[in-house]
Amino acid sequence: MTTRTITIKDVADMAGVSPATASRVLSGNPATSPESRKRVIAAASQLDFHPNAQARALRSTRTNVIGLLMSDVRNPFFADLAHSAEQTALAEGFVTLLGNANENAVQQDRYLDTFISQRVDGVVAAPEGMGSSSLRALLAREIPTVFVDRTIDGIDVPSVTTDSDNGIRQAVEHLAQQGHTRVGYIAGPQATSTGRDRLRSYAKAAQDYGISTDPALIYFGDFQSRSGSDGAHHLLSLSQPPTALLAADSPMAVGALATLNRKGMRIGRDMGLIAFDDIEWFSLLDPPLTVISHDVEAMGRIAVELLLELINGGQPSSVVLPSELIIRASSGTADPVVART
Amino acid sequence: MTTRTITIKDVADMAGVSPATASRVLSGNPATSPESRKRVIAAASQLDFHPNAQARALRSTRTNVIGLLMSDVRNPFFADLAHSAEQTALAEGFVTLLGNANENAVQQDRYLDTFISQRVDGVVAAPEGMGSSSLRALLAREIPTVFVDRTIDGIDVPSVTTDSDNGIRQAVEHLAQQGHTRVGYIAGPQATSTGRDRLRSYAKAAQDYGISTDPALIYFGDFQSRSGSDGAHHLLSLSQPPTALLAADSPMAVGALATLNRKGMRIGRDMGLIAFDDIEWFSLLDPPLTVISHDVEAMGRIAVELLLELINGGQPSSVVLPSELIIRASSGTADPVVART
DNA sequence: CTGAAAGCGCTTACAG
DNA sequence: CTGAAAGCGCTTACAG
Repeated sequence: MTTRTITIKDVADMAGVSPATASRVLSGNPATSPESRKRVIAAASQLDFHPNAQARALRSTRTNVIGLLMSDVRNPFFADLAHSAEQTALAEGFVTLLGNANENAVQQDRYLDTFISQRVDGVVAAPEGMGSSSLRALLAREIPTVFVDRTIDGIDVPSVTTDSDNGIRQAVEHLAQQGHTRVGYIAGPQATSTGRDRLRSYAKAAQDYGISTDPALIYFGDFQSRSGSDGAHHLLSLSQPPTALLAADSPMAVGALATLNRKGMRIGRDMGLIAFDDIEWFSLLDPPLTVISHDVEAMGRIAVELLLELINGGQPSSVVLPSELIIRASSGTADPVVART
Repeated sequence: MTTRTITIKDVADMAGVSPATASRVLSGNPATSPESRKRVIAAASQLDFHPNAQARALRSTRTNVIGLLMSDVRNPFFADLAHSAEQTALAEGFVTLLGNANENAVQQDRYLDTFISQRVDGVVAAPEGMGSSSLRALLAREIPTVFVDRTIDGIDVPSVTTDSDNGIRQAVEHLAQQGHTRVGYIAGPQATSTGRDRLRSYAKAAQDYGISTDPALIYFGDFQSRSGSDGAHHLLSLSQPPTALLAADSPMAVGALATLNRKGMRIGRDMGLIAFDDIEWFSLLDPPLTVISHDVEAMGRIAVELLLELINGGQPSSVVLPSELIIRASSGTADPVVART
């Protein structure tokens, strides 16, 4: 280090005050004289002083950093969620340490351990699994934590989630009305609450609306696009293939779409397709994709708002956001002749 | 804080050694006896000790954190870039502090100042503008910095960029071969190097291949999708509208696509469309989108590799990655009868 | 191989 | 309103 780094002592010296007074001015403590304030601020500006966040955090046990654990930043849903959370946090004076679990339990724990070591003021997490030791370590340290999108059974922290049930029910009803009786469901991983909830909702709605509950019609994916194309491939190879597909998230829907295209199937005519998650460009596909939509912007924003309440000693309640079906052309009837039985 | 936090002193006490020895064991210093190692590791594990990263950083002037400044995480190109950089960093033992400038100079500076205060070990940035005071402060402190995707004229740091020229040239040649003579170019912001470079390449290639250089055919967007739809709308309203559009990034291409769809234009027949950036699902559109492709995974990985070299005292050279045209159906001829003149 | 001691750069009771 | 002093939790020459 050739250029010695500027410390608060340099600022204090130049301003002709003690480090204590300089510290008070710079942290907005009102117990300062206008004269001191003027000189300290001038000195800090002239020296281009950037306070050492490590030293500040070490002493004050506040870092103004929140940890944001996302399961897969390349999934546009989580990219949007991260964006919404990050912008909300920034507006409130917090910077965001982003951990990308990459749908991988080991990486998730790696980042949670990092959050603990970095002494973040709080964590917003879209967790997977059943509560690893890293997650328990986080909670044992009473680090304020909010779950977003996903939860973990038996771990009682505030959360912001989507009520998938309504949207999925509408989707199944819609498919039934279109005359479908065999629907392929590409499920999310059962190690996630959303994977489990959406499958449960689907299974129940299928039964209620007279859609086949043949277990062969359920394919278990991992929320990533590759498993969507594998799933579509598998389902179409069944001896009694489905006439429509419902994918539990958008990357798997994209994967399924790629398979259908490769096979030369006409979406909405040869094969219906509905995706969970509304992504901007899904409406630009030809045909536009029918989706189950939920409000990702609100989800990210509210998660950070709950976290700030928690950090400030409050006891916020969990929030559940609605989901709803948006019907577009991809779910057109497979065979309009087949009436509901 | 009810539960007192565990420190290295607790670990040392339980292991029956000094904090110095505990520290040596935990940081892998070889000057330790097997006996000490065994007992310190056991104690740390039993107490679930997570070293305070602030304290460690304050003393050792290493944080093992790198700052990653992206211009817009919702842009899939940058989401992929962030993912690639983050995974590479993680494998090398660094965690990533993600700053999202949101294509906004003020937010960019906010994050750069944060990186300085957090004393990150290095920065990977996709910068915009001409070199703000925050950016200069970063460099004045000799914080290792690498530019990725974009650069700033007159600021000499290693970078990983794409040579847009070749891909754009191929795209223009292809459009000319298809008989197009009036092409609408939706440019990126001229405050970014990529916005400027791509426009320059386009203008030169248009001239070389006999495509109109009418300035009315250039629309200046901001790399976000809204400006793409505005741009398409504007260009189609010209008294002599273009027969094809070339968008300088993928969100603007998505925006243009939305406008074309709304107007009921058939892509690839009524209007050609080419996008800079290859996004997974662009090939799933109907018709699939012709794109100028470059290697985002390599870009993120190499950027972090260069940064690590820099952090370790090396003097890495900048890397320029190639771009190339991938022809799909969206750039089909506007009017196949028109021969090249 | 080990420990005592100093110090990284701040903030915060404490006393005035 | 201000300053001297202590201390946050580590690491690292230094001496042995």
